[in-house]
Amino acid sequence: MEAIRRIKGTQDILPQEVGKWVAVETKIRQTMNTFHFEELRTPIFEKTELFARGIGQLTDIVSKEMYTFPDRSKKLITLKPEMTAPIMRAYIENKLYALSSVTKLFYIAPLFRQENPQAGRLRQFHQFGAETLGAASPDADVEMIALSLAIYKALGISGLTLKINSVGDPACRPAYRDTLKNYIRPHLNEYCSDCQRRFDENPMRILDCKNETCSRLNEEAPKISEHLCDDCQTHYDQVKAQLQKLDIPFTEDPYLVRGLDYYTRTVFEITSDALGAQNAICGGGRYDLLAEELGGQPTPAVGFASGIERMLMVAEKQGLILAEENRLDVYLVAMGTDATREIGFWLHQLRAAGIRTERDYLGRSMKAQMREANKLKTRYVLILGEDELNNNIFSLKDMEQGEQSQIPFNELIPTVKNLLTK
RNA sequence: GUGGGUGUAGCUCAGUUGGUUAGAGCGUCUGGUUGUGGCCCAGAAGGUCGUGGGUUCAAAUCCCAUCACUCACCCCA
Repeated sequence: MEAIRRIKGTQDILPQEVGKWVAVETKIRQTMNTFHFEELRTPIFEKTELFARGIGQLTDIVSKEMYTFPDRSKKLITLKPEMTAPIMRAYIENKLYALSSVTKLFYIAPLFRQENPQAGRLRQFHQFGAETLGAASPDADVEMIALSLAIYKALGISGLTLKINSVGDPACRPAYRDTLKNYIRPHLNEYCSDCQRRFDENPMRILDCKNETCSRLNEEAPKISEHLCDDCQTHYDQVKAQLQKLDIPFTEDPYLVRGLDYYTRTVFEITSDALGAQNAICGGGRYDLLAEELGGQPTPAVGFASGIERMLMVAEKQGLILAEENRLDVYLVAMGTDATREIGFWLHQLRAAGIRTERDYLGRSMKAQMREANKLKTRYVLILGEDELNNNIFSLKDMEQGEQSQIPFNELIPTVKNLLTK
């Protein structure tokens, strides 16, 4: 019989790594809380239409990467490939705008995209992120950047690069797009085939093409930052001024263009050189047009998303210890059938007292039980044999010191508890 | 979708120009005298050599196909 394997691009998070995940999730929640963001959990799947409308039909995510299938009633549903659209949907559907004029939400969630896996890219992956809905202020943009950086700092991750740009808004982007196309058009046949395709679909993407020829041609290309309307320019200037005030280093990247249709004005990305080709651990920006797109009232919004697997890769590379090893407090060693009959009772008492305790279930020799206790890095071993049974005592061995003492049955729990608090 | 790389024990890997019962280290298990872990010593278990064909007296080794994993492109976290 052939063993069934997991689906390509998915991962089992094994017991020895779960501690890391829990520690990271805890740190994220703590920092989010400090910044006064509240957690929102949405379903794992949504109507396909939500993403088609929210993210944009022409994006790669929607056109070729979504896990979409009909349910039993033939309605198309999609495993969520990103969180911004579901958050916005929940905000509108639950009328969260009625609770307060600014809504600050965060999430930690598994997401799904049917791409070919590679380093730092999975089909089921995890992101945490935050969204501020209802605030148009550039300070809200800066808060997002500060928040994501605070989380990395709390985890001890360093060596990150923050890149920012502005992609304009409906007042200035269409004109810029034409200017850009006019510049490119005479050279279009010199660009790579991907760029020639992008020319009609999404010309701004041509700017961040990694192809050498293309990037050389792009050097002379008009930059959006030089073609912003007054409002966008002011917004962008204020973001930069505030970042400087907060002493957050950044580099302006005129070629930074986020892939999703809904972005307006500020976009940013945080990268690490500890990663492979997929070097972004965080991406975000402003999306003032999404709420209307999803049938809500116009609502200015800004957010970011960060890949947890990629973040863990960076942490790993930097040798960070995110979670302490969970050691066993007590291992109960029993010798002989009489003692073996009794230790179930003591196991129960110790655990009821909150002491992390294990025993042997295989009827193994004392030596084997001691080896097991050692392997589990147990702090104390309690030995119950014939002698102990006859005298109503346990022999207690300190596995670090190697010293052994005796404890009467009726003093066992308080004595062990006392030892463990030291 | 496209391209490169890799598939031998639970893990990391050896395996010569094709040539006996396919090896090592680590890990696991059991011992090293009556009831004691870590170091050391001894032993054991564990392999359809990814899978299916082909060439050959003989294939882990050569050829073809296929699958899986992996890295990269596109794109993104």
